Amino acid sequence: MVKTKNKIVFEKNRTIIKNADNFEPEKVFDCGQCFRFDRKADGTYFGVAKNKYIEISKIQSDVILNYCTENDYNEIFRDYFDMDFDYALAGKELAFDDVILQATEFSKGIRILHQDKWETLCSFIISQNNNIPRIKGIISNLCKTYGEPVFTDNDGNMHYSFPTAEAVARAGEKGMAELRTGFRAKYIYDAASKVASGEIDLMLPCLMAYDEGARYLQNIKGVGLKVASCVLLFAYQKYDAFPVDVWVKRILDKYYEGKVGAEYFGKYAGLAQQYLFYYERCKNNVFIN
DNA sequence: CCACAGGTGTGTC
DNA sequence: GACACACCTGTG
Repeated sequence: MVKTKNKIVFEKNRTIIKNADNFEPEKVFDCGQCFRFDRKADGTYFGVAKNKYIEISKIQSDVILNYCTENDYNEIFRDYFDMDFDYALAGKELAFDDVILQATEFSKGIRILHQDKWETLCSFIISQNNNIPRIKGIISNLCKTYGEPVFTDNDGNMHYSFPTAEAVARAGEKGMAELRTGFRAKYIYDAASKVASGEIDLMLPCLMAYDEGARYLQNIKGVGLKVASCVLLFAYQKYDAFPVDVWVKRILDKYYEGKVGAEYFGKYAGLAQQYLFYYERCKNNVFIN
């Protein structure tokens, strides 16, 4: 993949990505890949990623990363925001038909975040048979209760890291149930204890193809193909992972005669999934934040 | 009261 | 294997 070459300007506690025409914060955080960011009235998104608080906004064609030093950018956020992936080029390779063409155009500016593996696994276990406001609420409480404080903002609000697998394992199934996670409590605990003990090694899927990685993650209770696919796409950057949720299933039935998305869209199926998901939800007026 | 929400485990055929 | 069906909980 050809590397993108946006000009990057570093200031004291701020990084500016110039002419970021394939980076729309609103789309990045509203396309459902991430549950840890919220939107301010002025359109700025804020939250904690990789134990660092950050604010993201777009002013004209530039993306502003507030509280992000040059070192933070190079060590964390360049990778987190997938800055070395050429979305314009990948989009061209997805032009299989009118529907995906339209969805790609509509969704321009979505990027696949490179999120923490454990956080993504835990978050998408919580997401099952659940709605987004409630998922975000549970995760927020999880971080507040079992994470570490990392930053106090100008309004005096504390922001917390995502708790480690060890911390969640210590909290136990009971601790998870107290967060009102319902039947997911035993799944979260199973994931945490297997990751904390090393029974599941979250580094292993890095070296595996998508389908092998998916089988591996499904050794965790409460992890099926959908959750495994989300984790592989959003935390391992397996762009060929194609998570099929109710929305995507509807789209496949409606426009693609029930085709298998992963086969049809190929190596960038995951991008196609995000574009179609975002496109269809916006058309149906489902707003996330 | 009932349906629904970014699914998965279990039981049945 | 391909189906139903239950499942915690909050919200409309």
